[in-house]
Amino acid sequence: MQKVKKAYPFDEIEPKWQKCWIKNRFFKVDIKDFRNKYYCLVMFPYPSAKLHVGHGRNYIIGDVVARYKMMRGFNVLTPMGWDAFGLPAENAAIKDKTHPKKHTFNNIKTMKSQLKEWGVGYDWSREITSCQPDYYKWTQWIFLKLFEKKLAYRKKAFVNWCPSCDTTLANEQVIQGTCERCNTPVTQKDLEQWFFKITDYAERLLSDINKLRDWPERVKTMQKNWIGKSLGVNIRFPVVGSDKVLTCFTTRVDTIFGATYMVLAAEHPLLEELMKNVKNKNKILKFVEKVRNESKIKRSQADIEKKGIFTGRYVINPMNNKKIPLWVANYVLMEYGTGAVMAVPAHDQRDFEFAKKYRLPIDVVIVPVPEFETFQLYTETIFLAHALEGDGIMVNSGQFNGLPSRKAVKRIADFMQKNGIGHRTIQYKLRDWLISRQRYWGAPIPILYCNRCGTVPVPEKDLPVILPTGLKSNPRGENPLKDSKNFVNATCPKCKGNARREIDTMDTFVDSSWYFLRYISSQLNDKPFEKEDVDKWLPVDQYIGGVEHAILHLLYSRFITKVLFDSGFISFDEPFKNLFTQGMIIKNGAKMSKSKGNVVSPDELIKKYGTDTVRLYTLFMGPPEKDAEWSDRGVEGAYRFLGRVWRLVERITVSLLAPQSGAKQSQGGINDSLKRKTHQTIKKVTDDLEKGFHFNTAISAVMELVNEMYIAIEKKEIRRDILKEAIKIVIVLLSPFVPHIAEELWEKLGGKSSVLKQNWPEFEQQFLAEETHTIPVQINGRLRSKVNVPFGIDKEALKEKVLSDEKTRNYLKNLAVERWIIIPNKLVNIVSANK
RNA sequence: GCGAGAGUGGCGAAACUGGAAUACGCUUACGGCUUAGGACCGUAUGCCUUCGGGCGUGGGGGUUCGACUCCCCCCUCUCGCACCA
Repeated sequence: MQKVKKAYPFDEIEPKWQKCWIKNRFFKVDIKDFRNKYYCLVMFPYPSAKLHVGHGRNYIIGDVVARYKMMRGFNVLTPMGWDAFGLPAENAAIKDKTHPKKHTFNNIKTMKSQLKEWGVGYDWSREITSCQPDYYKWTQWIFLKLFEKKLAYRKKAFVNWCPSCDTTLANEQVIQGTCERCNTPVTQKDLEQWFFKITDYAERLLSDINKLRDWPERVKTMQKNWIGKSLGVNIRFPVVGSDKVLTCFTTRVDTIFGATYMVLAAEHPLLEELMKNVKNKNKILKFVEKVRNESKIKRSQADIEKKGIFTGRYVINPMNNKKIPLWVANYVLMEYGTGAVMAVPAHDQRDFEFAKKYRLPIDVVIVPVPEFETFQLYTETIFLAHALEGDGIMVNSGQFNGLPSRKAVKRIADFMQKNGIGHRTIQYKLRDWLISRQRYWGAPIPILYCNRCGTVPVPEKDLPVILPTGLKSNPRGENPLKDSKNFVNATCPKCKGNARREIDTMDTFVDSSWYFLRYISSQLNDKPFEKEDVDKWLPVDQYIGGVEHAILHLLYSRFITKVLFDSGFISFDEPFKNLFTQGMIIKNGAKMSKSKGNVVSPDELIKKYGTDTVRLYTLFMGPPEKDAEWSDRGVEGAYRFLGRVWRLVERITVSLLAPQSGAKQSQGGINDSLKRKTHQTIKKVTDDLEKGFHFNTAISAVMELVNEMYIAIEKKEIRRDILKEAIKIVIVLLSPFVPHIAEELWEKLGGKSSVLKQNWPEFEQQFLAEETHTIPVQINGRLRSKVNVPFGIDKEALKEKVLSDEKTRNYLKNLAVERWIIIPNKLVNIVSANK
């Protein structure tokens, strides 16, 4: 084995300081002391496997923020816990023939020691674990609160089913028709399930996005799109020869006169009734059956061939009383709108394709403005290549002819409202949150089914409904709770008769939708949290985590927060003030994962270079919000820099002891410039941290200062006090990034208490200004020379100086100066032409 | 298709409200120190060059004394959503 000479004894100092921080409880916070509070929260991890450097980025960023804020005098709360329920633990346990609980706690142990190795500081006294009864008791309590407010309800519905995970999924967990976890195509099942009525909050979840000023734009956009608000009109179409009316939603009422047929979704509830006396009934129903059985993934592909069948029935277009045919087709979704669509082939591409295929009429009712004059003549027989989806002028639309289509949207909607044809409405894409899971490793839903009393919530005093930990999941993943008589058989709290316990457990996203509240009062037994404290400490000042939670976790947490706010349990209605989403760490062009075999384990790196090196490189490799490729060379560079800092301190300590002659009073030159650089660096690093998460540039600024110190130290005339100030600043500025080496060097320099206890340095304006400086001289925008002039020199003197510059004069020989552009203290540009 | 973000040396990347493009780091080369070094210290490192200079921030145009930065058009990549009526 090759022997690597250590640049500094990181292996001795790192454990030393980690122990010290714990011993001195640097990260323990007194919750009653909320003055200057700062809640710094990193998304709590799912205890699945050993952490790799990609995970590390998350925690390191959080640690830097926490340490920096502490040095700025904030009372920083930085807690950690475990999102410990869930399918992967159960599946892993099945595979390893162990229990998910054991599996989970083993992982927690490993991960906890890894976090400690990274030197990431947390207030471990607030640790929470979502699979423990003292936590899930309150998850169940939240369920009961929602149940009381009728925001938790059970209904039979077509739900997303993952055949591989053997459970239902929320809409948010279906990614392009496949299961979020295992990529298995999701099927539909008609099941009785528990939902949270998040749709009641759609409008607030949408409009309050405006309150989230410091959230990444893309996360806000993703949430907006997910909520998917559309303004439109529900129009009533009477069915010919029936007393039924079919309502359909449209955002484009202006196209109503172009509606030449109507389409129903295969799942439409009136379909079967309408088919009763139709000739081709059997053929039609067979088609409907086929469409219903097609998997969601297949049906949701935009390029799937549109298929439909005429139902034999007609409806009346209420605006022009035209009789139009009623179809069923595979491209209409039951989940959105009303499951019935008025088809306007001239102005909707999907309808257009469908109409072409089945030779249905295509009536143009809006003509694009540029073509209006000529186009009008052709509208009867026009042969379109595609639908005209844009705005234009109304034609063939009765009394609305000649109006701009935008205006017609309002006029027609008004007309419909007045005449009872339709009414304005709002549609959201957001659906209710399906929260029941047919799996074992989750928080039991606190509900009982009594033959006499029906669905009965477990009384609050009986919480928690304990999840029996002695059960084994059977290999198919079926919920073993159903065979646990002790669990299932219960007494009805109302009538004391026999009752059956709900065996479904809650989606783990319910667990994580409120954990940030529990940290405040993690030990509390009789309440989920202390309102007084929670109101003081929340919203979270800085939330840090992966962008993969942009919709799921962040939307659910916002929802639960709003529900708790409405019930008066808390006094704020948004949980996270600022959100930072870090980029992934890539290796060999792919996201790190065990299956790809490109995982960089921190253990070896820490053994070889120490934690501080791993931290420094992670922060220096690029802007933290961007994905970044891991480079082993880069790690070495970080290690080299820390060695350089270490040796710098050694040299300075030695030189401080040696007698110094003459330099004491030395002014100007290197002393001034090092002093200036020191204060410039304070400014730069502080700005980088205050303005955002610019760790990479903050670190490079400190590197520059260190480089300058190496130059300065070679010079005899460097003053010790200036050198000493500089090195202290280097250490303090570096301490949030590389806390171990910073502590050690701080101590070496005679620091009495921890660097963490130091105040963040302030730069002094007076040292920033230079007496003289070099400014560029451009001729016609091209850099030609530079002149050294006193700072703040007036324009005339500057011109004179520039004109006396030999290089500049050479260039100007054959030119006539036309204009001077002088930006004070920045640049000179001489505009000139040939003589 | 819709939405968001991005395109700068051999590589990761800097550049604040338009004002010296490539800071900092990696890589590479050379020199020093060394028994030796893949350690350390130092110098150089965008491209072309007839050594005057010329060209350079995805491409093309524009505004400006001056554009990585602002405006218009186009190309490429990443991410998210996607038959949402």
